[in-house]
Amino acid sequence: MVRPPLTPEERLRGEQLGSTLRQARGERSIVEVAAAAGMSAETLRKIETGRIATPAFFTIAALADVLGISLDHLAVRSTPAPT
Amino acid sequence: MVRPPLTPEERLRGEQLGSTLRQARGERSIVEVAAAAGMSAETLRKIETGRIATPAFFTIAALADVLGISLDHLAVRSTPAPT
DNA sequence: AACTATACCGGTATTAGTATCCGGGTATAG
DNA sequence: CTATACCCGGATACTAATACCGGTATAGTT
Repeated sequence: MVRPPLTPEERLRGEQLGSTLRQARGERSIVEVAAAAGMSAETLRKIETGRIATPAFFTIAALADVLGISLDHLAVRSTPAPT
Repeated sequence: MVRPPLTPEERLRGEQLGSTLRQARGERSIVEVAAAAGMSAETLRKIETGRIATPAFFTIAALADVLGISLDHLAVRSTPAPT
């Protein structure tokens, strides 16, 4: 194994992240937010549903900027099991 | 083209990010910080040198946690186009 | 000189992120 | 009934992220 597959914990973490992002989107449509963040609507949907479990840093940074939320806040909210 | 290659701007952004991370690492060794962040030393080195231009969000989050820096700070510092 | 620790680089292997295309479902307006 | 606008999911294509390996270089120690 050179690059190990994503663990169930990592997938859970991705779902948490997506859930928080969807909540932050609120009333706005996926297409609008995706366009504002410079990404395709399909990609944003996959991130929100957790099907993209480990998205790129700058992708999340652009989303956080559009949604007006903090990256640190996002990271904390996505950390599942501290101990 | 399904997934377009990284643009020169994206590569520059990655170099900025890596430079900031390296500066934050200070005296500590790559292997130590990489181990603390739960990643391989090779990956951390590539991130710091900019050869990994768009690292995963949680990878950077773990690094920022170990280094004691803010993700928002990192994102701002890596945004090149001020105008 | 030999050893150790650190960092850089190139290659290889595997999985994952991202984009485009396709069809389906629901709801609302006309 | 049609048209529009969302959201959802799968399939495909291509590139990138990550890990492991071996080689190289430099500096410090004994």
